[in-house]
Amino acid sequence: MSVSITDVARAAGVSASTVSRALRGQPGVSGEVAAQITAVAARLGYTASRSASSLASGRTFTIGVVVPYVGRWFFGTVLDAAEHVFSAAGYDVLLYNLGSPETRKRFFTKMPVRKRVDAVLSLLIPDEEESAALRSLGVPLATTVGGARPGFTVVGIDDRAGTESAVRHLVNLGHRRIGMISGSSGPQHWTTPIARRQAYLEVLADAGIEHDPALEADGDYTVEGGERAMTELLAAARPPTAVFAQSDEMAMGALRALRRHRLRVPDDVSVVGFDDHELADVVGLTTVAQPVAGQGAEAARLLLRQLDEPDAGQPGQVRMPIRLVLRETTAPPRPRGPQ
Amino acid sequence: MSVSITDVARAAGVSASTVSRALRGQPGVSGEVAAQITAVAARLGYTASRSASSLASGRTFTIGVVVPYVGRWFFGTVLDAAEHVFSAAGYDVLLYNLGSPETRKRFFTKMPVRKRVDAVLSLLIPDEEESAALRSLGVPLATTVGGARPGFTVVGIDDRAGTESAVRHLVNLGHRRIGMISGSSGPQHWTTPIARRQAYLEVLADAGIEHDPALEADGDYTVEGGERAMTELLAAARPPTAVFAQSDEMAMGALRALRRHRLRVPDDVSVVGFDDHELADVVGLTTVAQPVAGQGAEAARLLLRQLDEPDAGQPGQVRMPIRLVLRETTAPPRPRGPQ
DNA sequence: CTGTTAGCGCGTTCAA
DNA sequence: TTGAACGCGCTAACAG
Repeated sequence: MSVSITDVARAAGVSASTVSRALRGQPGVSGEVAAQITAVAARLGYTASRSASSLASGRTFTIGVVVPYVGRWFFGTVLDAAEHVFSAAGYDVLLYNLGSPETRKRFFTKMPVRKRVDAVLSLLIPDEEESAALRSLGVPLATTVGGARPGFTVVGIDDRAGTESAVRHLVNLGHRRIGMISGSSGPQHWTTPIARRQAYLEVLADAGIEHDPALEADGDYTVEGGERAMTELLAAARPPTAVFAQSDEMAMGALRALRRHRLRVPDDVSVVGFDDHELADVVGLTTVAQPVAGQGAEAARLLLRQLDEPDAGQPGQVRMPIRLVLRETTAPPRPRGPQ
Repeated sequence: MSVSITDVARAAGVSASTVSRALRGQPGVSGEVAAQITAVAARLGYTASRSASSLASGRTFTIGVVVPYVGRWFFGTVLDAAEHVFSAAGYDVLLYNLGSPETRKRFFTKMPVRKRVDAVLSLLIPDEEESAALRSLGVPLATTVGGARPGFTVVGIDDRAGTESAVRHLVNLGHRRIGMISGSSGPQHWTTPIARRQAYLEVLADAGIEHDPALEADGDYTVEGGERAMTELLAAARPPTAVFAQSDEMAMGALRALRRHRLRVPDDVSVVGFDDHELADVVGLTTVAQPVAGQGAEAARLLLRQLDEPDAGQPGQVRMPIRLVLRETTAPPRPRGPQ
């Protein structure tokens, strides 16, 4: 088998407990002995068994990260940043990718993270039952999506403000028929699409524009969905001259649909996205930028802090800044003849 | 504390070993007793401690996945698919995101996966020393990038064939000045860019086209790098009429550079990418499609098989199919006057 | 088919 | 400053 703590102890001529203390930098070991032990451990290629040490200490030095789709840019980027923070602090990351309802259900019923992690970062919005399941783990919890949730540290953005800046921009350009491609809120329990829709309606009302339900379509947060949604909107009796998409991926799908319909952007239709996807710049997409990696890193840091100071009181809530990035997909509506 | 196996045993009126056997579906427990135990365990919300069970059994039911950048589409997609296969089989995934040289070095010196995983899937190409470190873990190993490597199961594509189909396509359209934007092979030990370059040179030679070093530039596998590289190529004395980019992300960067130079695609310059990125279709990019998720899933399956049949002999090697996808970024070169 | 016994490899007392 | 003894929660080998 592989080298254990007693092997190191024997080779160094000390007891296992001394090795344990020395390697973890605990006080109570003379510098000389500690150095000697460190050297021997390195020579033997010794690593403490996480299973054994967590069984003995109760700590796992592992963080569970729950993600709906690792493959999607937004989540991949959040995860990337969070992982860096965790690993720099000596924590490992256990990844749970819960795209389908089945995997999600399996996760929340079997709870494979139980007794396996010191904290959980959730990039999906748990419903009430799922939240309760997570809280029952008895470890610090955080999320980077959605609104406040009891027991969770939340790092997010101001969805209303972001949406307002986008839709106002279109209004200010002179648009009156402004469509919206929303992300579905269905099985994922997003509050995000709801908040953004509300803000959209408010800006329209503020501008004295009557809301037309025919100008709303569901894009399912995907490129294909965005394309479908845009196609729907174009089929309306009076199609929009501008569209706000609740994510850049849907906006890109919309761009594709517009191209297929031989409509020019922004001459015929303006498009605004949300996120500032890494490829938004490539397609020249005007969008609401949010610090995606920043949110992952911040959530990770807050989680680590809770781990360090267990009695720090209630989990906090952080709002990161957003900002409208003007590119080439928005312009004033084309002047038309009367009516 | 939380509920342990002895709590369940007591509540069910049996011994701990019987509980252990029953819950793992082992033979040697009467159906009646097993059902009773399962019910009690569910009622108490019992989950076996992975630390304790792996300490006792030697198995961790965890797979280590090593990735250079989770945030990048290619790796995120591979990881997504692999994770689904692993979790469906009851394995957890430990994620190691080794983007920077420091994190990479830390990983390979401290080897935090030691004694923590039953197998490792590496999405980065380890150099010889790193390979040896991984082999020293004594667990099945697989990778989805690069060429054959002793001790590793390799799932990949035929880079030469893919590149050939792309460059031949440009040649057949009538292009003679064909540039290439390559991925750097520097610190990541890629063999991929080398294989693709070789194929590029061969197709040119086959077509009787003299190779011009001024038509090659390094795009670092990123959008920004691709943009820089394209800008370089455009500055050549005789710029290319077509460009093959070794990844879609670099191709998209090239498209951006071309747009900034007010050159039209494909009228002025043709562009071919590699990967079939999810957004390649949005920008109409002609590219070499490879089954990205497919490779992740296949590698995961092969790894699980090795876990089931430890004496299955040498690790295998799988080549997945590639295919050229024609879209809107390629066309014959614009006819020019003499010279 | 079931219970008893003995570790798995550590961290953590307590005494020395 | 160090070592011996014990237990973390579970699985495996052996009895019955």
